Amino acid sequence: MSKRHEHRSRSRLSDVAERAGVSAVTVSRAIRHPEMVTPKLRKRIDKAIHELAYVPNRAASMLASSRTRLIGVVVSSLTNGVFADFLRALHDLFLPEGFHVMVLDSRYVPGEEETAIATLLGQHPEAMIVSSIDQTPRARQLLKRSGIPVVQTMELAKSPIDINIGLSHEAAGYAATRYLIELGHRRIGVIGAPRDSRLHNRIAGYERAMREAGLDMTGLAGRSSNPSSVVLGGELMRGLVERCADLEAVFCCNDDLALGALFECHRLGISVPERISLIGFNDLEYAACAYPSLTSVLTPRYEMGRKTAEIVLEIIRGSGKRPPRRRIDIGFKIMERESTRRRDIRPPVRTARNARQSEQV
Amino acid sequence: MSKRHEHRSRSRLSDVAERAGVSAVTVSRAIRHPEMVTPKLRKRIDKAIHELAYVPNRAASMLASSRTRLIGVVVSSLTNGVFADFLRALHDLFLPEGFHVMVLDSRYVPGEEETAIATLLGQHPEAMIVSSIDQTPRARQLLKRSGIPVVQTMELAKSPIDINIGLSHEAAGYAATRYLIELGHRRIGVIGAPRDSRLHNRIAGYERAMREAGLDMTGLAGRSSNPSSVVLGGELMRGLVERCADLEAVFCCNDDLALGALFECHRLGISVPERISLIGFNDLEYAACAYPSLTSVLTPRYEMGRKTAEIVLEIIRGSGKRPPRRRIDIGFKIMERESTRRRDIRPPVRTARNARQSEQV
DNA sequence: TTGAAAGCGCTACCAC
DNA sequence: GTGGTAGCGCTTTCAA
Repeated sequence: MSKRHEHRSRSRLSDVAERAGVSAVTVSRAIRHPEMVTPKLRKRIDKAIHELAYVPNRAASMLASSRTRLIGVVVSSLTNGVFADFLRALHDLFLPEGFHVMVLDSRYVPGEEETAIATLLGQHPEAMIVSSIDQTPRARQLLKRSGIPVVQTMELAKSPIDINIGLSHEAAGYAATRYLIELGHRRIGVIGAPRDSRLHNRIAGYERAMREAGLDMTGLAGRSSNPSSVVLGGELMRGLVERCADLEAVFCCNDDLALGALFECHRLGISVPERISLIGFNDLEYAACAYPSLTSVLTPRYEMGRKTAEIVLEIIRGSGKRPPRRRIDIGFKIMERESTRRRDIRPPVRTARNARQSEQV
Repeated sequence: MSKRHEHRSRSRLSDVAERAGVSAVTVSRAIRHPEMVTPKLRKRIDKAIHELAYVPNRAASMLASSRTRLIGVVVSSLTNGVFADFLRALHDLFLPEGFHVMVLDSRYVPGEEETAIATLLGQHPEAMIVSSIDQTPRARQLLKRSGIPVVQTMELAKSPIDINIGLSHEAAGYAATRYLIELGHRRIGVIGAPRDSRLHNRIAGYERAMREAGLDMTGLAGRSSNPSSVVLGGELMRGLVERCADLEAVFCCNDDLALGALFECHRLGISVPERISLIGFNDLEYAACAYPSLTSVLTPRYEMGRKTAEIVLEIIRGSGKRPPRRRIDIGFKIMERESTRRRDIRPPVRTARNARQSEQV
């Protein structure tokens, strides 16, 4: 026995081998390639493994095979439901293939993302997945030098580091706003907590749609540098309503904000959608069953995670060959529900200003 | 050079040693215990490390030292906000100490939890944290045999595997129900999706409170084997209202269900709390700003994660010594808000049955 | 189909 | 303070 670990409790491959009356290599094979071992032996080995509660030592197999079977993942937030779906997809796809997913979060801070990337890279993952596109220069360099597949997800990048799977948040923000405009709304506000480029881009999309439609935006933006939350949605909504008496619709940059805004409207006695239309973003679970149900922009997060994992697995299995398309737009979809309504259906409570603006179209 | 890795690109400890003109052991020490090496040598070694872009091979050091600096964590769900707070605390406490947190989820399935535990143990974590107490016998065995600190969290166990930090969900369910009873309610329903012992225990607490108060429970339980969700909360609430015309209050076994129930009440035109009082569980972020704001049972999840990490770090640093108390009750707290109200304040719309029951007290 | 031997890159132990 | 040596537990190679 070893000099160092006199009281080792954990059983090794050789312990299993001894108990099953075979050699260690055979046990190793029985675990990794069961089809290469006689059913009879396999059975004996399985029994021994079970009896000894044997768990392979990954450190040893990593060292021997120089395969870590680790996937590094950095998300912006662990608390946000958006990333939960994405992570679930990654787990669903990677675990059955024998890969481990190591997740770190950046809390929406680029510096923390850089640290997380460096930390993860130190574990020598076989691929890195980051849920953003705006890495620091050093983080980009680290990822590029690593030589492993790198996937930037959630949004579309102009110059991807390697692979990029996401959607255009600018286009989605634009579409959400266009949707409100086509419903006949003119006084359209936006509330958001722009902590990352995704939020910035959604707001940029809103602004483009408003500009193109020749609509005035002054006083219609409710922003905060605090993290998005339901509470914040309520606060920003209240601010907007107070500043802008003739508000007709609001693009909420995510569903948490939308939920808060909806509650605040209830509280203030503002009926949705009769007086104000509300559209959210991400289409989280509660959007569909809120009262009124929340119109929202569906972002296919599980799908994005699935696609990401599929591409990574393909590259790893294909010994590094990259797929033809390095940039994949996964799209989005507006889910129309009760919280938005055509303006002409609602009771005509028009201010002079509303009337004037309506004539612009 | 090795026969197997002819094209090795990563430099090793011995490469650095050669370049710095020292032995490999000295390089190893210079990295781990810089104070044990002469400044002069240290400088030369640092230079060599930098020039070779040397990154230690964790697999090798794990194997050699049997120190992985890994913490294995199994939560019931990655999507549930409850575990997000808990995980955040773990990351907050462990990362600065140089530990990595590996998280897997069980989706509330004991079999998947067992798999997750086995998988995690294969990484040789220095501690395991599981967010439940009802492990399968095999999982318990694996954990016990592992010889590392094991913390079962979220709920209190009768016979903990090792350390246990949590709260009594039975007591919390009892307290929530007592709270409603003391508010003067008699026809109190419960909705829940009992997928784990926590939910079972909350319902058991409800039942004990009802029994003790001599209240009838027939037709007042809305259960489902589907996973908890906002949608499900709405469905169960509707079922309850349809079955029980004189419903006065509902204990929702978690806030997602409570949110769904609240929306459903809005939808059905049932005013909360005027006609029905609603109490949730967990006190998630949105509870405080819902309309009406949701009374809920606060479970200190971040605190629980913090305490867990502190104890684990203490044990690891103290070379395995366990703290005096192996079972820590972290408690809970009822957050009184607008969704619950005294029965005698509401307009007297009493059925014969209500009147009769009121006299029981 | 199975097994023996030789490392993977690092650290613990002990000598100097 | 520094270095030699012997593994850590597994997989790869090659022979049987």
